[in-house]
Amino acid sequence: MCCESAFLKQLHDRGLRLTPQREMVLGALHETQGHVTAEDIYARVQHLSSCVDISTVYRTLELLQEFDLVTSLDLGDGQRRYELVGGHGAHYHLLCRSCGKLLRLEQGEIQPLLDHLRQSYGFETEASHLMIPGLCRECRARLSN
Amino acid sequence: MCCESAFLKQLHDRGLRLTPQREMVLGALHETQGHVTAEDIYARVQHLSSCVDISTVYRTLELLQEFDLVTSLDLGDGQRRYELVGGHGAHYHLLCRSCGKLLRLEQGEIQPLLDHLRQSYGFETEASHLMIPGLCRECRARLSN
DNA sequence: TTACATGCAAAGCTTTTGCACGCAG
DNA sequence: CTGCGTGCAAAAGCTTTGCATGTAA
Repeated sequence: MCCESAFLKQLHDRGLRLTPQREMVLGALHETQGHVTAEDIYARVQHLSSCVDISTVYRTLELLQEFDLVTSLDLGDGQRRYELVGGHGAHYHLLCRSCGKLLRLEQGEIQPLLDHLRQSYGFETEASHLMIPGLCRECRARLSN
Repeated sequence: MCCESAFLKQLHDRGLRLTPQREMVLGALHETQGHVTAEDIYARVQHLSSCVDISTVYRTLELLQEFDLVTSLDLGDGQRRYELVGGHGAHYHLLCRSCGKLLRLEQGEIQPLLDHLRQSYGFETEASHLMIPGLCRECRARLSN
């Protein structure tokens, strides 16, 4: 697991410990490689060891975010999604507000805009939180009948 | 009020009525011209007539969204913000995740990206929901001390 | 022994829903 | 008379917090 060592290091730096629960939460995030809710993670972890509390999941997610190992993003449906930031390369998201599909946008496609924002406004975009909502091709076709 | 007539028309089309409460919610949105929470609107409306319920505010906001007179957007802090879509021109938002400041981006600045998304993915971006998170100039300066 | 970590339960927040009453057409 | 609109209260999510117990250094 590529980010476990980083987690361990940051934990030690702050005098905290790597517990099985924390390991499992990180593992669950690693397996899903997507945008999962706390509840999703909870379900997965429960699968492994049935007696882990959801508050522990939340506490671990908070910790991982402090360590910049995880980011969260809000799709606007009242549930936050969590995602590993690990070395998978910066990427961005297109969210279809009709079918909920999530498309991935690569760095290069959006770089010109990010450069513009930095130059004109001094604004540094946070890659992993950017979410572009709209309608995907299929839904556009379907809805324009 | 530029959008009241549109509201009225759509209400009538569906056999619904323009009540003082609905009028006040629309009015509050009009005054604030920004991104306000349901609670904000509730506070304003209460000011005018102290006995309006927050559930009515929510119900009216839902109605206004169905009519495409209002959009909501989620800043990720667990509170939805509402905004009139009225003819103020499409615009986009930069949100500083440190100080919470909201900058406005004009259509032209982002058009190239939107064109790219449409051409490459058939993806039609929804202007009023787009929110670009990051760090503003001031916070970057402050945090890099 | 000392501080961290956990499960459990309860509280907090925003938002939604059920219900009976009031009112307009 | 019929059905829309409201306030009130309660419920319903998701997330956070308090607390006593357990555990590792």
